[in-house]
Amino acid sequence: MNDRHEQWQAAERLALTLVEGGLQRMSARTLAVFLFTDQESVTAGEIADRLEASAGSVSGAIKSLLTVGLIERLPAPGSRREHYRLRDDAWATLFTSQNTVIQAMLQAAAAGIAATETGDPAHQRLTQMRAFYAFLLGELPALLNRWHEQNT
Amino acid sequence: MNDRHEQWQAAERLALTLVEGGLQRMSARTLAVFLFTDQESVTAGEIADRLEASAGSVSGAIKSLLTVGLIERLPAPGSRREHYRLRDDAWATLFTSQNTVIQAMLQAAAAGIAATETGDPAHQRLTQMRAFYAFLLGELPALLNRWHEQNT
DNA sequence: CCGACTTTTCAGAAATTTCTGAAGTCTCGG
DNA sequence: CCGAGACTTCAGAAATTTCTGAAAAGTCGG
Repeated sequence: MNDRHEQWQAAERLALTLVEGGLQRMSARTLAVFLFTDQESVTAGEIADRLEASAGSVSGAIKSLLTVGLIERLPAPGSRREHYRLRDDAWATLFTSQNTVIQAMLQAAAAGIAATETGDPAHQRLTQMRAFYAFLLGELPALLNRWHEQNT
Repeated sequence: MNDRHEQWQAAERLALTLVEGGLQRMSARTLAVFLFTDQESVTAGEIADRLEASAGSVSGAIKSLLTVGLIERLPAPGSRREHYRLRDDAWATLFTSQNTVIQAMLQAAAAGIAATETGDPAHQRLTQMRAFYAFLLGELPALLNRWHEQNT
């Protein structure tokens, strides 16, 4: 038990869950490597070896993980290769990035409201939709604050 | 302004946003029809006409929307066709269904923790991950309660 | 029960997403 | 500056997802 093989399995399963959560396949697998590695930081080449994937697809995955702020590039410790690691607030960041969708929903509802007449059934439904997403958007900052406090 | 064409555009845009949020394309478009229709309820045939899609794909979309609880089948008002409509608590339901992902993350983290040795860097990272999702899962019921109260 | 109409199912087609491999670019040590 | 190694880009291949169309099944009024 607790051997390398079991860890690899757990990592791949976690990656599949991340895909459920909206990440692209290779980004998810790459993130799983960052979670499960023994080392403080990893290089693109190490990830490619670990996943048996091409350097190209790993490069793309790293780029997107950097963009959403889940990993960070480390000040190079003299090596020629770039080192990356999971950021401390990665999970809160991932959650927040999904809230972009909430904002988009809010705007979509507002657009629908503008396109319908008051009193229209559609108008009413869209108003309810907007109310819900407005509520959510208002609550989430406080939620994340509570997390950061509790996690100090 | 506020004509049919503008509404159709808003509906299709909203559908694209729903796709961002994780729904399948046809399910999203179908849901948009439920939102934007003038009528109290709609039939599968009407949806197919509106979307210019096959009866088959509409049937599949309706099935999945029923499964997640976003729409409901109405007690048939004497007609031969099945009537459906958006459920009142559709948006809260949609949000809740996404929380399934949170639970899956929690379990994936736990599995990883079990597969690594205490003190391992990976063990620590996974523990942080689990803490975050456990926190989220704990907060969400209260969040939805606040919504239901405010929305009474 | 029958017949007309609607819905469901499912195999295959179409479209989209995702990955690879190779060429090009960049960086750093020497 | 040059050469070696590492990273990035991108066109095309591969895999997956999604949609359609036709056949089967179900349902209701008569």
